[in-house]
Amino acid sequence: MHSKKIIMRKRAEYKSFQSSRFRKVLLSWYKAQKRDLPWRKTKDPYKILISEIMLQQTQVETVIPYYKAWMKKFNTIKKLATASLDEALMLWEGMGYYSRARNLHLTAQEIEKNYNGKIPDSFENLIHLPGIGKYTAGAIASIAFNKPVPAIDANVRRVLTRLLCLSPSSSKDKTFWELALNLMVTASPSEFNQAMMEIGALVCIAKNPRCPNCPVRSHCNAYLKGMQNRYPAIRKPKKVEEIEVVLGIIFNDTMVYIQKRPPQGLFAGLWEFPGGKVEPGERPEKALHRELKEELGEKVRIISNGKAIRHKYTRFKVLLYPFICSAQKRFSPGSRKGEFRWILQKELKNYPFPTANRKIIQSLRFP
DNA sequence: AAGTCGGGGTT
DNA sequence: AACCCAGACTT
Repeated sequence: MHSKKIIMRKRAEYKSFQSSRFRKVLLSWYKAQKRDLPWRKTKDPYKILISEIMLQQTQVETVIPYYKAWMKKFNTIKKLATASLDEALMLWEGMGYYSRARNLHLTAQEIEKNYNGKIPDSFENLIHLPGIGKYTAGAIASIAFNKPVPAIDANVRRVLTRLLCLSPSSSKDKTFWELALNLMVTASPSEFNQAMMEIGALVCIAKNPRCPNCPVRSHCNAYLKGMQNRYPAIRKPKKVEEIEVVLGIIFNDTMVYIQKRPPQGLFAGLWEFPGGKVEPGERPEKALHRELKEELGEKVRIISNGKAIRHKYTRFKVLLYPFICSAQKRFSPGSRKGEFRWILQKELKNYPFPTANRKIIQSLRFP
């Protein structure tokens, strides 16, 4: 087996790497230095599950307030399973990757139905639930149930890559999995997996790792070669395109029009104001009329334009032009598939919006 | 294997 | 401005 060969070769190549000593030092460091995080005060599998979904591609400091607010409202899986998706999305607003909330809601309902409300304790059962992949299944099984399964996240990959000077060609999922499993052996899986992530988050960080403060630096081949900054290899740069977008906040008397986005794709399940991209060379006002005609089949009158908002995403930047508009009647856009509503201005706070829309809601002076 | 899916923090 | 983050899912 290829990855086994790597493990063997690495062990033979680097006599300094003694896994039992490494494990002991790592775990004692973790015990002394670990952060006091809300989800570390409990062994409730439901709370571990929520934290792990929130922590997908999201930093600890960002998650903490969302986690606390979530547990105030949904402190049991039954409460989540019987709530509406909109209620869950409200608590998720601003955290991004909104499909996580949808999948989490589905997972709660599935656990209620098929597992009598008990979170499954095995990797094999967990990984079949929506929104739970290899990392999260391993994290829940190990952290909540102390099952000997690795939890390979970006931290663990980086730590292992530096420890063993893994080349990009040997940086495969299977390699990391077997290396971690081998290193774990006698340790508590819960403690070991969290320790590996913690040292990646606090010491073996992506840029300028804090090697002088690292308790396992004498085991680290990248450090011993002075090459810690060359691991992991640099990724391909992604280009960021810039687009201009218009949107209409359409009033009829005191009521404002909002619509729901599809259950999949960008901002899945969130509410929004209608609008769309400005074409090259097009005036924003013209773009708004064109988009509303295409999307709603309606003509509106522009009352005023709000302050333009700049917003950055991972793959693109947007310049958002909001327009306050008025409609002759409370139209029902027959051409649209999704849900829509006419609501009072003060009700806007009860619907989950993308962050850029929320910024506009807060910055506008309504008529 | 490569794209899609957010937003905030760091450097 | 570029990079990063307790990844999952689709194509």
